[in-house]
Amino acid sequence: MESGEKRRRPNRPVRVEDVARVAGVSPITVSRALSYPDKVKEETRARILEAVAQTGYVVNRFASSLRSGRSNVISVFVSSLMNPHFASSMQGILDAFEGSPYQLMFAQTGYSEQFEADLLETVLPFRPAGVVFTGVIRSDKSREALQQLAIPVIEMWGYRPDPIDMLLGFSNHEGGRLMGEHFGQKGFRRIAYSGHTIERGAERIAGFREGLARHDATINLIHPMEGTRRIADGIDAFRDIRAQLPDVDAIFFGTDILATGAVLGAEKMGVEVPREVAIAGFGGLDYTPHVRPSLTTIHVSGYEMGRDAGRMLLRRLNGERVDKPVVQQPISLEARDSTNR
Amino acid sequence: MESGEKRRRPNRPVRVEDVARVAGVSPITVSRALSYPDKVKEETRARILEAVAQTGYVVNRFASSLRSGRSNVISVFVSSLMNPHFASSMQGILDAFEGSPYQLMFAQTGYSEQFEADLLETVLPFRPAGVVFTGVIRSDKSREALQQLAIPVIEMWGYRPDPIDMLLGFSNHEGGRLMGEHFGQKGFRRIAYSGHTIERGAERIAGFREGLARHDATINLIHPMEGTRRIADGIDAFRDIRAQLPDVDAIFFGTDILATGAVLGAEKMGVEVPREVAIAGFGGLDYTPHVRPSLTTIHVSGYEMGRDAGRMLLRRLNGERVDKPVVQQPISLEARDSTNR
DNA sequence: GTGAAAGCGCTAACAG
DNA sequence: CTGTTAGCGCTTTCAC
Repeated sequence: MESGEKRRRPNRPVRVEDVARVAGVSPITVSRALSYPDKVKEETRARILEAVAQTGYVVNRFASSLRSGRSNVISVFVSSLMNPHFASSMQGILDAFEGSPYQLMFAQTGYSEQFEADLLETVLPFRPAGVVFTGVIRSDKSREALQQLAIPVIEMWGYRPDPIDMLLGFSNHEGGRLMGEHFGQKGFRRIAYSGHTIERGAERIAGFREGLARHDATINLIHPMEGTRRIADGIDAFRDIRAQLPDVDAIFFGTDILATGAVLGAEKMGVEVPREVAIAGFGGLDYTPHVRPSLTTIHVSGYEMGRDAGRMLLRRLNGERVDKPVVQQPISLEARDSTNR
Repeated sequence: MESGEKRRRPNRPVRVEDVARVAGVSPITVSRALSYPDKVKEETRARILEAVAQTGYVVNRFASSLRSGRSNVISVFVSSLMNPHFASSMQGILDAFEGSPYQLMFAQTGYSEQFEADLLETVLPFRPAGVVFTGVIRSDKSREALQQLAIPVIEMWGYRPDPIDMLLGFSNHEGGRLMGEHFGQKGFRRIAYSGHTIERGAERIAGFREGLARHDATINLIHPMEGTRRIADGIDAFRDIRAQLPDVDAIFFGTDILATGAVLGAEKMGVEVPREVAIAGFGGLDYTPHVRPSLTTIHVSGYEMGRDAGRMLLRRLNGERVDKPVVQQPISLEARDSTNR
């Protein structure tokens, strides 16, 4: 850490007062020049900005937020940053907030309800101006805590009849149902589901079962995969499912990631898709049309969901009204080669 | 937002003072009970914790950090959260900090130097206790600003002879060289590179060229791809390269994502990999062994890099010495089917 | 358009 | 082990 720089004062950071002295004004004028440029004479402001540059002043957000009672932190919770489904939503949020004065603080909840609650405790001290949740918030205690705060909260990627505040989600049940109908129409009879089985997964399964039932079909095997999901896990899942249900003729995966792995696994095992086993995913990841065979999936507009959630939140932060605080995003079945028999 | 809760005071948040009154102690004792549990008698602490629960007290981090001069914010900069190469590093950082009192604040720099500098300005007001950078920091102004702060800074995924503080990276030049040697040994003669061409990309290209030169080969086409990278972009890239260099017999992509797309694109166009064109990627994404044909790549331990960077930073935050503040991560060539001719 | 005084909520420093 | 006092750096409020 040796540098030839003229190190300022090792101990005392530059404060408004220092800038004020250099610019020959009072501290409050410096503050105004930086926060409300219009309220300060052009010339004064120029002098102040020069003093800021000269002194290397950086506002202390702790002091400014403490005094003003305003925070520019938006807290974003996501179960996993590595999950590409969510990653595109995160991108959407980032894009929505670009150019705004807000600072996004990401926190990863890791699919655990307890951890989610703990995390909230480490984030709330920052008095976030708003909160984004990827997936509905499960812990009742957390829901209450957020409600008490009376700040804009938006839940995404899930659905609840009683959102904390705003909600931008889609129906996992409907997604499952669409796939169930599709499998039923195709005449598949030995059917497996693989993926999450709780929360969103449970809804998906219920819908899937409902869709299948209309064609007198049912789920013959539920293969739970709660943990991490990587392509390689899909390969294993495919092997396991074939072992447990040798005559399986169609598998619905809770995520495209597993489904992609399964397609690769099938090829490895010399099993033809879709002739011997049909495979479908969920989420509509960008590469699904390019997998060979192209992957049937339920398309969810993750990016748009994040972007729109960000916009809704921004509107509320700007004091505008949000007409429809609860939005159900449309989803659709993308029937492709992997189930085309 | 109507709830049957007994809403406390709509305007005045709960403060230490309120907790203190309920617990029958002074404010400072409350503060200590929460920050330094050992310094308060067991019994008193229990009473305080009960009062905290009863009142719903949440510490105001702005006030506490302002007074104590300590921040628990770690600022993490990453060019793109959607990039799976970096995502696993982010995961590593998250895991390293799990259970620590620090709060990670992610900021996305979007590959732009200017944006990177602007972002630093919005983050520095939070007086982060430490900074993690994915990729070396380019702007000299930013480097100086961070150096002035004298807080632990760690740069990852890149290399510079003059790191700001700590650096955990690998040599892109070496990665390129390894691939150049491999291509040369395989006897490829009409060679293309596709991917980033600046910064890390430039180093990779230089190394690649050097490796090839040892076998009297050279790069016949550089196909720049600076922007977003998705599998579909790799498909396009492959088509473009074939159009520009019809007799190309080997392509080195700056990321596995593009290489994977290229493999799929080749299959679509009826071009055999590796017989007609060999394809290699960079990064060692988890699914590369499973692509058909399996993808030759330069393996980089992204997760470990993030995790180790997090640990180094934590050690410094705890006041411990870090013996080797500049670490070069080993990388290796994973020769697989996509170049096996 | 600018300034003086006050205080946001917390915890360091010093006492006891 | 607990309390008193003061002040972190900023911006609100009120004044001119």
